[in-house]
Amino acid sequence: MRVPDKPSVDGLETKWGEAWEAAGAYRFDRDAPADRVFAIDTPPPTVSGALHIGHAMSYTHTDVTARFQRMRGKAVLYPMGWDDNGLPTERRVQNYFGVRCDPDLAYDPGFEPPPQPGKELIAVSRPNFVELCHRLTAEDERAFEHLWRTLGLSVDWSRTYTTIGDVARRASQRAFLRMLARDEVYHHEAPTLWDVDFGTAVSQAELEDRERPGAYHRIRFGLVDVDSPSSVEIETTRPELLPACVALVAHPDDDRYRPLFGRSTCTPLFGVHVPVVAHRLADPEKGTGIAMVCTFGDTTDIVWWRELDLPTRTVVGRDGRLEPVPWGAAGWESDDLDRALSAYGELVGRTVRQAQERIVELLARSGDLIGEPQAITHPVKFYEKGEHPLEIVSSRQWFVRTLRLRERLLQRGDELRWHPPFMAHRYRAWVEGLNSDWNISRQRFFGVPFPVWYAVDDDGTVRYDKLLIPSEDRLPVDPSTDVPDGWDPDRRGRPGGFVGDPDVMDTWATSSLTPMIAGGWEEDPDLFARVFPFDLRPQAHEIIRTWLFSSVVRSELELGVLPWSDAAISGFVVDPDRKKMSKSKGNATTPLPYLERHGADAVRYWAASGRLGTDTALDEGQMKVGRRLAIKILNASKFVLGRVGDAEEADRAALAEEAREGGGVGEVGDVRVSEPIDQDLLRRLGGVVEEATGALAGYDHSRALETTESFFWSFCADYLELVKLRSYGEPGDAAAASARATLSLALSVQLRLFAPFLPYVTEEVWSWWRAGSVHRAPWPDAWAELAPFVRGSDREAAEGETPMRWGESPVLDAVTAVLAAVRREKTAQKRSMRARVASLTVVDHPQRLDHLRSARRDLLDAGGIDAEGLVLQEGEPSSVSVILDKSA
RNA sequence: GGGCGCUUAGCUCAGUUGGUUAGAGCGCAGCCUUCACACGGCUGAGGUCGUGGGUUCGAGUCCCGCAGCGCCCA
Repeated sequence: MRVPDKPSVDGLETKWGEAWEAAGAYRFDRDAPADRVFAIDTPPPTVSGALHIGHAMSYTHTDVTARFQRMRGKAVLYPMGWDDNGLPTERRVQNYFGVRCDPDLAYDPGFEPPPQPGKELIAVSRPNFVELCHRLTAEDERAFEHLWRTLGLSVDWSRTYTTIGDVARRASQRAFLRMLARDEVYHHEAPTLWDVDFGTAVSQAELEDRERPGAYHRIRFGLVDVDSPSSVEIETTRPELLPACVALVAHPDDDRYRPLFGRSTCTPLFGVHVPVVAHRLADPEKGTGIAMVCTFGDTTDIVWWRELDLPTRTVVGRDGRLEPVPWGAAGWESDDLDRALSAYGELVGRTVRQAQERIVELLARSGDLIGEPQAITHPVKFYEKGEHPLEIVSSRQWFVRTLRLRERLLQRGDELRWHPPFMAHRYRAWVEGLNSDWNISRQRFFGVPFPVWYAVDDDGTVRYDKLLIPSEDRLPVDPSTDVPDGWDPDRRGRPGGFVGDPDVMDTWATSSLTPMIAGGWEEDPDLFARVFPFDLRPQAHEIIRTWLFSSVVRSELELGVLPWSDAAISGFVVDPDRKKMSKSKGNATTPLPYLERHGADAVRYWAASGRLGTDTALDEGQMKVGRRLAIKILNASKFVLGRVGDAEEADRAALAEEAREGGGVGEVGDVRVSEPIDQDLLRRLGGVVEEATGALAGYDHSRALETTESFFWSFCADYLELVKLRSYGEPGDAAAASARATLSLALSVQLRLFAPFLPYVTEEVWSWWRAGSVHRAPWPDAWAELAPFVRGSDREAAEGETPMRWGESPVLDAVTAVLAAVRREKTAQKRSMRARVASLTVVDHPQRLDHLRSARRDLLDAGGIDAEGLVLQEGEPSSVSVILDKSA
């Protein structure tokens, strides 16, 4: 045993971080049988974003569980993944290197970005761009790993994956091809929500509504072939889509418009004939109760267009500007072609916003705008990462058939154990509200490409119905550089040849497969059988609709089971003013300064005090408390080990003979816990073990920590003081040996209880007196470890005896209550705690007095009480009176 | 507009199935240089449990309404 003179918490992160790595302390035991595996589907953080204090909190929660399960004897599969795939990386690469991707350029093997990004973005080929993405993410990943290691995550770093790596690309493409074979994906040209800045389609899950100012414009439409009334007025927030108007729609029960159903009206300025139709989604309360249907202004337009089988006249292009359209051609007929051409000539090439201003002027001049536009605020759909409202354009996209899975997905949601349980509502509400299949096409570059090519007809037409797909053993493929089986590269883009699908998959289409990627799906069937389904999915609640949902979908489609049994949903970290921390609000912080200021154990202590599903305030005060706890553990351990020290061996020898003859309760092997107060300490500790174990098993880490900490504090303040003198006794002194055995056992158990929360300080102390890592030590077991030392602690109560209850400690309670009274008196008299007590009179029940008598010597020692001054007196009410010695 | 969560001491939060005088930590105040710990210890003062009803012998806890805050979704 070697205890430092001045133990310190500083520097433990480096010392133990290196030791754990060298020892492979957290290496997954790949040969463990399935029932011994605890597999964690760690969220892969986006490496192109800054790590956030919120990550530190939620990853600590997961790590606490990982460490707990490992100590319980589980083989813990705890991998790390890096989410480098996707738009955030593209954006970062663009800014960092000053380049942009032009997929039409050819690969330049010698390309080097300038040392400083220039003002003008340099256009590079797609392969060059992807190379730069890989280069930068590799750097970012090193920084992330360093941070996670400092925080003390017990990750098996040999199992790290990335969402753009070979394994992930293979898994994504393989799963795609299998869905294709099972008719679970389809592609078609359809109206698609489109972000004009990013130039990509987005899915329902990536939408958010934002309140934006707008205005109702009242516009008059003339009726065709009807005398009276001669016109009808609609209200719209998007007058610029008037040229894209394909119908007017009102509610079927709306008497005002019922006579018009089936008749035609004529759009102002453009003279296009559009029918008046009826549909239940038209809201009689909104505006004039009759709306124009455009292709496409919003998602309701899509519904009307599809359900009422309306024609298509799109005017907004993928760049968000009004594109040229063929007035007069089929589908663009007009009553007044010249006027249509002239009006549209004012709009073409303008952004929707500019076009709106212009068309309002035109309508005002023509007299078709009725009154002034009325300003309103209304929800507008945005891409969650976008800055401009989404447009709806027509484009070719791949979709996963999720709508028809709805019932099965709801059932899986019910099967999943949610922590906290109410988070299940988020999932259910999302699944019930699904209104479109999952669009997985993204018109981007740094992602997993679709492993498909399309045949090109001899006349140059791309035949989207003629798919060319690779065999699975070729995966991963990049159809923009690889060629279909048996095709000559020269045939790319030529009549009679082929073209690759230009798009990449939604990042969720890859990250929804993380349990499969980390578990070796189809790559290592033996491993996969041991680890899948996983035990735990930890994640934030804001991505239930994306990551959790899509993961359930993929596992259901591929394997027909839930990917994990439990989901632990963490809350947000909010700033001290209870505002959500976020980059956009500028109050987001990286964890590094906190780790440097307070140490990893301290940051973990704060994190672990936050409960799952509950927002937690960033609180440096809590970190300071955590640091103090860590220091206290060092000091208390130093004291205990100073007492236990080498005396333990001597006690063993001295007691060996007696023990052999003994046979009484409270004795195991060669150590004996003879004193009732010591037994009480162990009994109370047993209650803590039971509660902490139950709490951790139920993902209630904050309760486990609080219980352990609270015990530890009274252990230090009361128990250590009570046995301080007794524990000095000679080897062989039974009372001293009892104290030393209790101290030793209690310290061992407490270190292990703290180990998942404070891995560094517990490991440090463990190393002073025990071999191996505390993190591989068995989790404390009250019945196996403590019960043998406690009187009446058989699981089956003997006849006439009451069964032992963990946590009950009548002797310790009675003694500490009197000790507290003594301290109170010393404080009241403004005396030192060392002041002697001349007289102490306790009035109480006989049983309680017996308890005090059983620990009389400890009480006298700890309180500084003169033995002849102690009076224990039966009576009621209970009281303690203390008279201090005047002199000392 | 719908769903979910929250509202307990100055601050951050516990309060299990309803059961004595509602708990902890921080902060605050006072005291103690005590031989594990001054990066400390001991002791103490702080609360009509958001609000209005109801059920009950008994409500912080259960039910209903209201208000405020937050999140998710329309």
